[in-house]
Amino acid sequence: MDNRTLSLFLHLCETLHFGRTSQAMHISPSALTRTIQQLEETLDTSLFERDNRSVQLTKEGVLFQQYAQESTSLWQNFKQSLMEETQELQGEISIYCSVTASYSFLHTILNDFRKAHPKIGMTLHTGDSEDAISHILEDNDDLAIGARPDKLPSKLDFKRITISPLVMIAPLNNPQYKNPANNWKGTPLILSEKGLIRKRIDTWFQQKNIKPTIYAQVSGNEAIVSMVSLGFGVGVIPKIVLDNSPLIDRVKTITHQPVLEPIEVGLCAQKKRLQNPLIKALWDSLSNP
Amino acid sequence: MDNRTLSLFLHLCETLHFGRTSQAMHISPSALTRTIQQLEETLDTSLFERDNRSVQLTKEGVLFQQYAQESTSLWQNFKQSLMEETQELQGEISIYCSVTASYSFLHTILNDFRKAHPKIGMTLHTGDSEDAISHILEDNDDLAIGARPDKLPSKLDFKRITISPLVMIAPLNNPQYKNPANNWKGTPLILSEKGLIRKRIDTWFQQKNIKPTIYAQVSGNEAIVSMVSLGFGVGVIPKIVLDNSPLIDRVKTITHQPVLEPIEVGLCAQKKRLQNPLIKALWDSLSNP
DNA sequence: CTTGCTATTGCGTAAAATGATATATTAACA
DNA sequence: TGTTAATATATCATTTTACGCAATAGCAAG
Repeated sequence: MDNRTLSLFLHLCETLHFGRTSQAMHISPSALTRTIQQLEETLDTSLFERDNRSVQLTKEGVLFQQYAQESTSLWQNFKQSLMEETQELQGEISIYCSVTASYSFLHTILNDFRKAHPKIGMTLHTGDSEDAISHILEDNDDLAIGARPDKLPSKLDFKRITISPLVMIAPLNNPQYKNPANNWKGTPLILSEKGLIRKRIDTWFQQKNIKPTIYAQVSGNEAIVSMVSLGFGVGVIPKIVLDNSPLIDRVKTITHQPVLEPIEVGLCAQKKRLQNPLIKALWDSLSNP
Repeated sequence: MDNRTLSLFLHLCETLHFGRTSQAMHISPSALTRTIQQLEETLDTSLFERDNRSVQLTKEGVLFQQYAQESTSLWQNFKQSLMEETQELQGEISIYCSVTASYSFLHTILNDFRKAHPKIGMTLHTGDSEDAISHILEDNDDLAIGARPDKLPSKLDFKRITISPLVMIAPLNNPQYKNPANNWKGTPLILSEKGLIRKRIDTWFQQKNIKPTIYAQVSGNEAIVSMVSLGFGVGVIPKIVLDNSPLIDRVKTITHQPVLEPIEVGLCAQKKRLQNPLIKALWDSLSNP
């Protein structure tokens, strides 16, 4: 029985949903279906009772689940003891972060780490920074770089890398956006459709009792920079994003901005994953700020 | 980690010899080499220290051996409990026997067994009946059909299927072989090159203080029938072989033959393998004679 | 220097896995 | 009662992988 099949099976036991498992495990639904079918064929028994709306473990499925768990844990233990034997960490760490983070922090973080542990491979998934926390909660990756939410879920651990102020940016050549505080109604805003920064802005406007004009809701801070540079309106992003943007010369920072609390950017992981020595090594390689 | 790789590895741990393992596991040496290479590559460590004359387990190899043993035993246990769950035996039994045995006993033995346990698959290896015992001792197959040796190795268990007298056969149209007892010197003998029957005949001639003329030493009782039918000489075989031979009408049985003890034909297995429920089921399906 | 023994490699073919797409089935809903 | 959305599976073309045969390479012993 091979480990990939086992982990697919185990994941499917959790989700009871072919689509979600195939997505999470980065294979196509058809491949997953066939892997399971083939598994059932070799065992000559059915593991899941499924119609087109639901998936349920059978008795035999439960039995196999136990086996699969024990077997993978045996494998983990072996790998661990092999590492102890060879005195060198090896394996695979998966990281989720935004494009900006991959340009800015990630490089500096991983550079040293890679030298210290050359046999550890990295898988990098980029996406909207605001999805980092949920990505980790859903077990999609080992680690993520993102903003610390106001209320950190108890399953997660967070380690600050830096603090970045929020800045408001406007197109270079539109004097009308020079001081939007005078004229919020006439100032189209470009905001994240969700996430910590959006919440902070919403709260600020509420407190001021202002109903701003929202021109566009986008996903990804990089997209905000892009739209602002094209002249669509003003937006709020972490300063770190601006500093790493190739468009930094195409927008200007507005000084009379709403005063928003800076965000804490850092590494985030499920506590249970920190028991993995590889992940712990990377975690510990970040000196406390 | 998949089970086939593990069992190849474990077997190689025992033999420390690529050639023998590949033969025993029915794959080509090159496939075995590459399986091990690939295993070492995934583990990113070397498991065997090998030059062109010797193969030795490394430290890491020993560690992996432990893992492999535990993992396969976990798998065995799972399959066992799955069988208990479904109340139906399933798996694979491998049997070694001569061509004759496959024609005569095997069919009747397996016919009922197959009906009782349709999910048990069979692998059949045919070869010289005299090799049956050593085949079992060398762990090449689960069960074998063969003659009970005078001294049964203590690791083995034996269950008689039938007793077959030994008969001497001669070509049909050669009157000179009618009563070889008158003229052993002038009677070319065709004998097995080894094995129980050969030993009995040798002993008989020794006791009579006769030095017979041995025309040919062959392997396999079927080959003896073949050569005798072609007129090369006379031979001694179990009656059961003659009865199942397509050449039965091309040879005749000599009545004034040396009086040799009949042989016991039966099923043979390593005692330890009888703990396997599949094999035990087949074993038990044979009523005691 | 040759021979025998072994593990390995090159290479052509066969088998298997995969992903994109189409299909089938069914629950939910209008 | 259609219609839509959700979801597992089947089909097919393509890529990847595994395998066996034959050749090779390394080494010890005669």
